[in-house]
Amino acid sequence: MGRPRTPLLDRERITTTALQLVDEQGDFSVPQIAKRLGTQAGSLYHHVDGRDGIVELLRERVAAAIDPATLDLAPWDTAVESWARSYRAAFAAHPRAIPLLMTSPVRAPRVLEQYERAVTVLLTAGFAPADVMPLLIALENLVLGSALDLAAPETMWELTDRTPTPHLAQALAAVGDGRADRAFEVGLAGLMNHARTLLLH
Amino acid sequence: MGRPRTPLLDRERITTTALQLVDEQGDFSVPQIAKRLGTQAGSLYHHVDGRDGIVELLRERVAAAIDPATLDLAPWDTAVESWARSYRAAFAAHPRAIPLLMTSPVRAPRVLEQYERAVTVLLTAGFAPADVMPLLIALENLVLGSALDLAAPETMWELTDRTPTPHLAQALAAVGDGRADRAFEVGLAGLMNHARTLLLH
DNA sequence: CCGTAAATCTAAAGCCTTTCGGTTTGGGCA
DNA sequence: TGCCCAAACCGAAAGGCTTTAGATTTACGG
Repeated sequence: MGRPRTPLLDRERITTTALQLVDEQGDFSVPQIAKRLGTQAGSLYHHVDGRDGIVELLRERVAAAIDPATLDLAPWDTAVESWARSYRAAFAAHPRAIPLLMTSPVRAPRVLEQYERAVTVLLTAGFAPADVMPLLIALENLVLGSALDLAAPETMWELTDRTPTPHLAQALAAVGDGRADRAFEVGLAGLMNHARTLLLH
Repeated sequence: MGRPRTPLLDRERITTTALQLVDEQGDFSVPQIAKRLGTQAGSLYHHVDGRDGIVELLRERVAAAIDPATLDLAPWDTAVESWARSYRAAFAAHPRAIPLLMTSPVRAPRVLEQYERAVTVLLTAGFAPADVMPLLIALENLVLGSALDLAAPETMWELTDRTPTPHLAQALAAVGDGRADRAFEVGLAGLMNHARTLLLH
């Protein structure tokens, strides 16, 4: 035993394995990661700040796919809209991670920086400080909700024969592939319209 | 030991205790409920279908505060809008339960019935079957997101001094009490406007 | 009055997260 | 070169969780 000649663990490999598990199962555990990497559960604690630390690493990994350049675009509404699309695409690539990330506070510095920049864009565009967070929160709800819906529609309603729900079943069956995209585009357009209205005071 | 002279447990008391724990801690466990009711963890399984069953009981309990009469109103947009408001008020009373309910599929019959009725209202109003679920899902995201935001703003971003986020801190500080309400009203109005547009084909 | 069903306890299996001490290796410094 | 500390792993354990199974006592219907 003792220290191995070539390290078995590092934050990159831990994050990658955790994300694999989340994509497959919708969740992960420390012993599961350790088993896939050929180590013991306790060894992970030399590289990572507990289970919550791994969740934050997942948040950073997923959010790394958000294009930071979108927030540099002009005018401000183009920037925010592009950012929202990139945001959504990043999380749509790993939809099963969303519940995991929604239930814990955002600690990851790189993600906080993104929010800081988004707030800055809105403030310099002229929005009242009190209006900024409601807009961002609404945007976040739209993005995450529609990303979750994009790849996990069957996990939300479990229809059984014990409770007859013919119209609900019909509506669920009638929605095609592009439905989540249309819902997102619609919601985004509505939100941006409202935001522009706010700016006119 | 053996069977007690007066029962210690029933679904009502289990649900009430679980909801108390969720309101206090944001989560619950079977042994915690058992301890508060003066019993052992295993005893709960004679009344309840495991932990997931308790979550469904919580969903029913919280959703029971939704006024079913709202969906009988006319015209359809008044019905849906009133339903959304009642929906939001019900969940705003127990915001810490929302993450718990969002991560598991809806099985509770009484809740499925509510969705069935909402779908029926939209279908009879003339909406295309493929348009119904996107609208309902968007409404649900708006309702739950804003209910969560209503009473738990500090749990979403954990600002530390290690990562300077002055504008984010400013925007968070600037939002007053009514912000979640305004964001909700705005999102709801936008959504209803879009829905009316859809109906005109 | 008797037997069956109900409600509880005890015990246990098998997960999980986290901590602690022991052991070996790597790298910096004299 | 030799030494020492820090890094990286293992093994074990504590304490929590969910769930099941069997034993025990009580309530109730016939």
